[in-house]
Order: sequence, then structure tokens, then C-alpha cells
Amino acid sequence: MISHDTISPDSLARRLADSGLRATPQREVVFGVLLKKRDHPTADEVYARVRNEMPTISLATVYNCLETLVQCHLVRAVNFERGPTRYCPNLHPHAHFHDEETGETYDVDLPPELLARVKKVLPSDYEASSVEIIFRGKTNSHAR
Amino acid sequence: MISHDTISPDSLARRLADSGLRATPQREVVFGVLLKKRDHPTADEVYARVRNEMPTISLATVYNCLETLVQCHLVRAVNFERGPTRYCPNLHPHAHFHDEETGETYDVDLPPELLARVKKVLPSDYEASSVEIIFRGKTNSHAR
DNA sequence: GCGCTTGTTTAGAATAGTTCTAATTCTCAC
DNA sequence: GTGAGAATTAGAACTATTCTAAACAAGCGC
Repeated sequence: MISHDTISPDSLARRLADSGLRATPQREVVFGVLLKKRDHPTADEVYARVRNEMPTISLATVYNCLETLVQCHLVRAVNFERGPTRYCPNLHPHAHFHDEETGETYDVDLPPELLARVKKVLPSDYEASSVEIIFRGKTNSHAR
Repeated sequence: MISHDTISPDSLARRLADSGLRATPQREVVFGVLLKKRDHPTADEVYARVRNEMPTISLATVYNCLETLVQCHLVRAVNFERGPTRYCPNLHPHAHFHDEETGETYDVDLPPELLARVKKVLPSDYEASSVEIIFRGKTNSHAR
């Protein structure tokens, strides 16, 4: 059975070309490393693995390649929109909406039953102590 | 109407005492600043605001106070569990479970209809380009 | 093939946010 | 008032990431 959730390394070139980018050996190796062991490695971990195959690659290139792959939607970055942690005294269950244009964060009310529903997707052996839901996008009416 | 979503500054002392901690002026001012303007400030922003009232406070103390407030569940940290960004080639819609004991991250399948349901909580003028759902907790059966 | 333009990689410096360290100050119990 | 532990402070250190400037490589028109 063919998995649809990832792109084979072979079509990497096509995907990159679609975005006007080149399929370089570095990009191929970085992507290959991500496909080979799917354990959500950090950039540093990717760097370490990639160097087994390509010892001269630089860390900056690994960062560049990862960013490129994310831009082409070949890879997802978890915990993205890094930067300063934000603090919030609202103790209601709620999600956050992060406006990518203004950089502002808004609370979004979350019906408790929906939160319960979301928690139900967890396999029984996962005990979640917290759930964080973050939307990112733009708003149409907020004061500019 | 009394809001139940936050603790008044007056009961801050009690809450802290429950955790065996003291209500210091610094903690009060930091908490007060968070209550006064609920715009999810960063630690730096809190620092700037706090200094208006208490010019001698240090940035380290602001960080300490914020951490204390988070520990007492008086404040929520958004984008917490900072640290290196992780990369993931799974393009199915899915959530992430972060095991706080082992530091490992697992994919959790997300039924598309649930994702749609979650997106519906957004007010109509918010256009989300992405949703990120992160669980944190522990697993009962994964290999240690 | 030759030179041009543009895209890519590289090493190292720089930056941002946060945490650590060691010294000092404060608080409370006795 | 004294002593023990808690909290604060300034500044150094650390980590993940981004920037910079130079070198390199690839495709294109000739």
C-alpha cells in the first residue's frame, strides 16, 4: 500500500521545481533523513544524521534546507512561530489565534465539550495533562 | 458580573501560600500587569510595564515571577515547551503528543471532521491558515 | 565552450530569548 | 534579634536560530 502522507524522495525534485527551486544534494539528503527516521528530530539532530552521509555540510545549510522543505509543504515544522513565550491570565479553556500580519495573539473561546472531544482522539495509553490549540492566520476586521 | 476566569490580585497571596510560596511585591506587580492589559505580553514586555511601577526590578526576577505564577496555575504560558523546533514529514492532518518524561513527540491521527469542527470555533473574521494541536503529558506503555 | 546571472552553500559572527550563578537582601519562625 | 530558607539581583552564560559576506555551482544565451 502506497502511503499518501509523504512525498517520495524521487518527486522531491519536481516539488522543488514547482516553487522555482533546485534539487540540490544537500536538500535531498536532508529530506531523506527526515523520511528515514520519523521521530521529529530537531535541526541539530538532523545535522548530526546528515553528516553521516555528507560530512562537509554546514549547520546553516541544514537550517536553509529545512526552511525550504517547509515552504514547499514537504515537511511540517512543529512548535513553529518560535520566539518569546507569551503569558495569559485567562484560565477558561481557550485556544489562541495568532495574527500573522500584526503579530498579535487573541483568545478564542473553546466549548468544554469540544475540548473533551479533542482529548478523545488520544490513544488510551496517552495521558494528556494539557492541550494547546493554536490557530495562525489573518483577521479581516481587526483594527490595523 | 464577576468573572471566574482569573484570580483577583487580592487572592494571589492565598494561592501562592497554598504552594508554600510568598506573596512578594514583585510577584504582585507582575501579576497585576498581566491582569491589567490582557494582550499576551512577552516576558520582555512584562518587564517594560513592571518597571513603570517598580523601576529597580530585574529581568531575571520577572522571569522567576512568571514561572512561579505559571506553576501556581494563575497564568498560562502560551507557546511553552520552547526549545528547538522539530520537523515532521507526515502530511496527514494530525496532532502531536509530547511526552514530558521522555521528551519524545508522537503523531496523533486527527479525523478530518474533528479538525473541521475545531476550526468552526473561530469567529467569522478570523481566517486560519493552520491549526496546531499539541498535547502534553505522559504515556503509560511506551518503552522506557 | 565562455561568461553571466542567479541560486545555493559555507563558516563564522551576531542576535534573541532564556537560564544560570553567586552574592545580597528579605521574611518569618523561633 | 538570630538563623534558615526564600527571593531578588546583576551579569555572565547558553542555546537555537538568523545574518553576513564570500565562495561556489548551475543553467542560459551566445
